Amino acid sequence: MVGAVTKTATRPPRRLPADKHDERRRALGASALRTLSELGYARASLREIAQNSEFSHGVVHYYFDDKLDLIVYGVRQYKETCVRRYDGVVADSTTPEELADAFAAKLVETIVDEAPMHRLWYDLRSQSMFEDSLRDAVLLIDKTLEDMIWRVVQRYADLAGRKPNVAPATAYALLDGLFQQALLAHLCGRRKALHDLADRVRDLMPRLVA
Amino acid sequence: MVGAVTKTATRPPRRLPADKHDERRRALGASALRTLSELGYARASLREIAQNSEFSHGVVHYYFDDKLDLIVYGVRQYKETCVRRYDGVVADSTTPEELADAFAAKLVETIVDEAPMHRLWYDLRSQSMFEDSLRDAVLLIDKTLEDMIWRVVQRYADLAGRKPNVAPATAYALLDGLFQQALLAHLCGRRKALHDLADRVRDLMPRLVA
DNA sequence: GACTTTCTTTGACAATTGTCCAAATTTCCA
DNA sequence: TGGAAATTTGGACAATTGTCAAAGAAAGTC
Repeated sequence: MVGAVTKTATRPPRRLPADKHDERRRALGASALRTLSELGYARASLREIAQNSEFSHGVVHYYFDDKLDLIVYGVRQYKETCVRRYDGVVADSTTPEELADAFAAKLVETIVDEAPMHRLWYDLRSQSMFEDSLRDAVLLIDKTLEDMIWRVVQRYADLAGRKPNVAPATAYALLDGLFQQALLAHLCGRRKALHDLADRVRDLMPRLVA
Repeated sequence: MVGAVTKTATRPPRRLPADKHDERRRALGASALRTLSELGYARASLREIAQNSEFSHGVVHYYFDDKLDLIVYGVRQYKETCVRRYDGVVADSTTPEELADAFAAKLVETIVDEAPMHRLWYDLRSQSMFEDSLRDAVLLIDKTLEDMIWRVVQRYADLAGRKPNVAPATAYALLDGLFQQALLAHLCGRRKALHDLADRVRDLMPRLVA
């Protein structure tokens, strides 16, 4: 009786088989991202990834073709976490200065909170220069990030009553350069890194509109 | 007699033992760079590196402590090849427009000629976010590149009769962002990538001076 | 020319890797 | 409940890795 009650109480809600399959893939993808962000692409092994999950190392090849398939899946999953990161900032700001401030603050915040994930992104983007199989996924995410940045720049221009002065790809490249530099400096323990990033972003924004 | 003559004729000039030792290290360092730029950090093995040299794989541990020691040595060697890349451009230009044009052209040229080396640099810089042992060498090179860029920006400002508008680190980050984006696009076979880079650099330069 | 030192090769080593598979286990459905 | 399907395990595999050491070759020294 007690057993029956417990069993009923802890039974998860019904799921279709396909859902469960996807759930496993997502869990493994998340574990891959966690492991990769700690060790980097060069030193993350399937066994280590599996150990960071609730499964054994053999299960990976039941849900994925091979290691790269898993990593690419994880990379695509990563995209979801960043796409809408600045939408709140865009929606809530009412002046260009306020937007620039909030945007800069948000960039700083995500470096503090998710530095390992960001360094993984730069690692993977570099890997894609060597490994063809990573390119599609990387280029897709790169485009997504570009769009994300462009929404901020467009909104900034709107609030300033002006027009953007550069192509979307240019705006993304410039801000990405600042971000990447700040991330490296932050990981190297430079105190001023985040403060400088905020300054530089606030300084750059007006130059992106006519 | 003939033998003696030949022997004399082909004998290389006298070298101190230390010179030879350094020469070997340089040769292995160059081979490491060649291999790394082809395969990337994740897949370049000591045996592969040795195979790209005139030595066998065991010799590496005679001249270097371990793999990382060799790689770091190679990375420092890499610096020499890029430090003075734009000095000619700086020296020869007589107007800001001419400097911007020549600088942009030189950036495009080095992507065409040395794309593998540049992707290696970004790979290693990413690795340094995971691997402490790489940081010193990477940060040193990063500073060197920043100085190199700054000389261009300063000269541009001089020719324009103005003052730079941004910190050296900012100028470097912005241009590096553009360069990295162009490199990736170029390696992905996008035809317009290099042309766009030149445009964007020419467009950016005036914004860096007051 | 013999000896010492320096350099190089070759092979062995333990560890780690991605991949695969057979058996054990769980889940599902009739 | 019983059997079929799906899932999970743990180990075996061949290949590759960084490292090291013993033996051999070359260079230098007296």
